[in-house]
Amino acid sequence: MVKKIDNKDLLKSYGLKPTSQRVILSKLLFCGKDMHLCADDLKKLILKKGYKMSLATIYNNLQQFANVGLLQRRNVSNLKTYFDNNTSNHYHFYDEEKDTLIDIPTSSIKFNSLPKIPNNKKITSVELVININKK
Amino acid sequence: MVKKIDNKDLLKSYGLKPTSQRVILSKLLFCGKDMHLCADDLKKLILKKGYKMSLATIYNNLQQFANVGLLQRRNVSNLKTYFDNNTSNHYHFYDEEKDTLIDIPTSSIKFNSLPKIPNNKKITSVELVININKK
DNA sequence: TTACATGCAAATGCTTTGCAGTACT
DNA sequence: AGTACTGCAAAGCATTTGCATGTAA
Repeated sequence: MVKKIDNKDLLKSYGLKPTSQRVILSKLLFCGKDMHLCADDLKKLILKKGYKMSLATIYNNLQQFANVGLLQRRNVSNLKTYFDNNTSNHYHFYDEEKDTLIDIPTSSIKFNSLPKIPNNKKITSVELVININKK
Repeated sequence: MVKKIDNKDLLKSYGLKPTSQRVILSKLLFCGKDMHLCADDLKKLILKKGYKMSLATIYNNLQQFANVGLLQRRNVSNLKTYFDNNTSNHYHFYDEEKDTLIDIPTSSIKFNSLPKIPNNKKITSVELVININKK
């Protein structure tokens, strides 16, 4: 049960009340693997692991996890939002055929110049998506 | 009526039948100004100019214009699709407050390395969005 | 004339919301 | 007890689709 306690502490440290649903979500999301999941993928994963949870609860909690910085929202196709459990700055291939995101190693993209930011604005995030499809 | 003939020819040259609705759309879209419009923005512009058109027709034609390369789809927030009448390779600021796109001059961003593309895949487009908000 | 485009309304898919019931503190 | 969370169903919003009608070549 060490894992469960860890997840409770994680949630608390981000200011989120560790409800049983949130503990289940964080067990699945913060297992060490990099994942890009939309709400529906997560619903399927939850069922596969033998849990059950309302889709509304999944949505609400994904949004809250993103708001506190545990997850990063990724907008690729405009069809749905993916949530990325790797919140550090990195970029993605979007496989249009499979409708999936693939991490691009940070080291393999470098900007050698950056534009001026408009006045009184700050950068909230930088999204670089390379859309790919079959040859 | 020179303008109207030009737009008809433009549409024909892209393999699109120049219906009256498509001629109206191309008059508004290919007027020389850079624009990032969603379907609803365009609907409002159409009404403002004294025309009328079904929203479904607007959507259908925007998709077709994008399919033949007259417009480029831009997915920024996951809320809606923007259509860009500048189809050359360039990048954007997304102003989260105003929900608008701002062009970034091509010259002000340079990659000095690019990642390997996965096997049997080709790049269809590269989207770089710098999300900005008030300080 | 024949294939394709339009317009409307209905359907779709993702996401949010309202609200009654439930669970921590 | 009070505040916040859950679950369900309903609502919301952007977009697509089905189908009868209309139009360009």
